[in-house]
Order: sequence, then C-alpha cells, then structure tokens
Amino acid sequence: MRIATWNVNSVRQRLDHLVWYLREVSPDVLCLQELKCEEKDFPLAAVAAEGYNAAVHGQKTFNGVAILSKRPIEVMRGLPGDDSDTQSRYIEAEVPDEHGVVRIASIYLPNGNPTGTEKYTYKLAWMERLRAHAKGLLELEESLVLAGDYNVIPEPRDAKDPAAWEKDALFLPQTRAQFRSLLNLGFADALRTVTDDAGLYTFWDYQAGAWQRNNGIRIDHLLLSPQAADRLQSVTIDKEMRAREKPSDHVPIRIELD
DNA sequence: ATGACTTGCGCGGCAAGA
Repeated sequence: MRIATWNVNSVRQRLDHLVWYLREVSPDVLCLQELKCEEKDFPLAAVAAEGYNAAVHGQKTFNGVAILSKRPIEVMRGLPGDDSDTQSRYIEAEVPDEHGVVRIASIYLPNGNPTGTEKYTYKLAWMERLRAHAKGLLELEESLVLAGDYNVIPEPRDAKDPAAWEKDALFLPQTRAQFRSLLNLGFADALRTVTDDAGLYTFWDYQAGAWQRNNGIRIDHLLLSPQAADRLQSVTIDKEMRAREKPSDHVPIRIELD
C-alpha cells in the first residue's frame, strides 16, 4: 500500500501537478494540506476521473485538508478536543486493504509564528490535542499513519541552516519537545527508520533562491504506529516536484507498506 | 538587509505562510 502526503499550497493552483502525481506515482492514498478552498470549490471531478474518492475538510482562503483514496473510505473531520476551533486542519479515514484496515490522518499543524503571540499558544495547544487523540488511536492497535505538514523541524540535521531557525516556531525547544512527546507515545518517524542522513528536506522557501541553494527543511512527516512500522518497506521524497513550473513550496513524501 | 516569493481576496494592497 502506497501512502503519500503533500502540502499543495492551493489545490486549484496545483491541479495539473496533482493530476500528474495521481497518474504517474499512483498512490493508494494521498493526504493533502493547504487546499485553500471550501469543499464546493475542490476539483472533485478531476480526481474522480483519475480513479480517486476524495474526502475534503475545506475552509475558505486558508488551511483545508483532504484524503484521496482509490478505495472507498470512512471519514472523520476535525481534531477532537476544542469545539471552538474553526480551522480545518485534520481529517482521518479508515481505508480497507488486504490485511484489514489502515487508519490514516491528513494533518496541517499550525505554523505558530510569530512566537510570543496567540499563534504560538494555539500551535502548542493543537499539538497537545493531537497527542491526546493519537494516544487513543494507538490503543486500537491498528496500522495507523499520521501524515502531513507538521510545521516541526525535529532535529538540527533536518535543516540546511539550523541556526537560522533557532527562534522560529518550527524549531523552538518547546516545539521539538512537544513533537518528541508525540513520538514517544510509540510512533516511528517513517523517514528516520530508514536513514540517519542529514540534508533530506521536504520544504524550500519561495524566497531568496532557497531551492537553488538547497536551503531546505524537513517538516512533512509520516508517523507510524508499531503495527504500521512493522509493514514499512520504503520511504521516498518526491523532490523533483520542487523543480517544476509553479511548484508548491513543499514536495510529496510517501511510504510503502506491505 | 528594511529585502527577497506565492496565494486569496478582489481590484487596494494586505494577511498568511515558514
């Protein structure tokens, strides 16, 4: 089973890249973030034409997440734990496969900048809600994949220039500690189970020639329950997507489960 | 380096991103 995640930075701006990816990479499941549209404006027909069901949790202008799947899925929208939170950043699905079911979430974790404001408070609170929800999901003892844009640089080796991120919400000690507390529930960071290499990135800023200088960061992650980690065959960053015309600033990352 | 892009909204230039 091939499971991919990609922050598209506007699904309508990226529709041709998206259709290419569905056709050529052909993931069984694709988690999308930053749709920047409501469900009524999501290109449902275009993805259906490629053979995909789409579960969308949209929002006008900002945020928005989706799960595309070749097979029909059962869906839950929104991260539990705060009924007053109106931002569309979480969608979860049960996807049937030959072994039973794989539970997959598409996550767009808050950026949190500028720090010292309610934006950073919201990020940390959202991470704590995610930890609480994930703890319950782990108790199901299923194959579980929490995939998405975490807006967290886990370690210095995950940035070209870690010093530049020292005071940023993506890399503050408190952010990294909260991410570790999620991992320490029993998740594996899929990429880190296959390589210790530095210099593996999923995001390059549009500004200042970041792509040309390979000034990137690794902030898109797939977290695996033990049952999913046991089935992991490979991890691939589709880096070449960043070199296209009008790219997203993020590239897809995907795993194979047996 | 006060910068540098890209997007949505909507027709002004902001706000937001990371």
